[in-house]
Amino acid sequence: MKISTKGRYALRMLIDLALHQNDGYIALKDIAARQNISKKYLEQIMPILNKADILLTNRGFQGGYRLARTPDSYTVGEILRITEGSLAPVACLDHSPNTCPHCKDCITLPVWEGLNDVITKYLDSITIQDIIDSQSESIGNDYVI
Amino acid sequence: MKISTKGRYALRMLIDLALHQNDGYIALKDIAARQNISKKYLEQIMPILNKADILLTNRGFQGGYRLARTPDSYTVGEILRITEGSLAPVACLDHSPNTCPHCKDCITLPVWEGLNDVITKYLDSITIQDIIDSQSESIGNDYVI
DNA sequence: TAAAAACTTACTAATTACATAGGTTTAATG
DNA sequence: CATTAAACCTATGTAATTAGTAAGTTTTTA
Repeated sequence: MKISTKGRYALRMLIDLALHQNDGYIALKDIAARQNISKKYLEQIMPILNKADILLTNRGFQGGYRLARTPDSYTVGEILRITEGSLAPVACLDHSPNTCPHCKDCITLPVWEGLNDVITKYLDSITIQDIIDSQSESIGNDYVI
Repeated sequence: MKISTKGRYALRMLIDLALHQNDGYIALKDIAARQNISKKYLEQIMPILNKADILLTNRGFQGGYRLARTPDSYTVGEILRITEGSLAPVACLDHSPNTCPHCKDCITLPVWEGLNDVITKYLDSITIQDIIDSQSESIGNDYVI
């Protein structure tokens, strides 16, 4: 029941882009340095987000990425679903409708459906902007303006 | 973000024991046959539950397992934590207090703490008895008495 | 003492996680 | 127009995890 580095790093990259919205296109090199993550690894993750059409990108010299929308329109749930593929706690809930031949008689299915619901509802209720706002409440951090 | 077969099978075994509470000690052979799971695999999972002192067991001829408590005192959360080890969505929440050197400055930590909370609250609110009760509401299943 | 059960340990095959490495394409700039 | 620096793409590698299988040991009852 763990979120992988792919999803966690994706979230951190988008937060980083949100915090540097006014700096034009941001190169992965800079994000990697600030977040202390291998640039080569981020090069693999960022295209997943980019192919989902949630970013603007420029290639070539002085290229980089920026958010296509405002930070309050990206939910954590959306970002994690793009990178993790599915947040469902059991495989038979990965796709809807449920195609498991036993789903009609499965005694535990309602438990997993309920769990899927609370996870989805929670993660879809938090935006990138929420995360940034909650951070600025605390004192003495690197991101405070 | 998946529950493994270990946790799912553990839950099904305990439900099976609850449904056969009045039949004395239940052999793994019977549970395996009813649940259509390899007995050899269940032999690996059941001792995990047994070592957590939530079962009664008899070895030898005519041996088997039964619940040590009433079905309404086992929560899904308890069972999954025993078998899965931890339900936390990120490793730094596996143990409390958080020992990550960056946890004070981690901008995403509150997101994972909140997710951990909703998962824990939900799974700890459902008991084996709840699952059995919800099942008996439906019609035409194998478990109806 | 034979049978049947739990218990233990070792092994294995497949998949996933977490990267690293190297090369290609694209575009701005001197 | 060549250089540079960026995104982009694909292959490789290693370690851990998952989901079992297998073989044997111990325990208890009939």
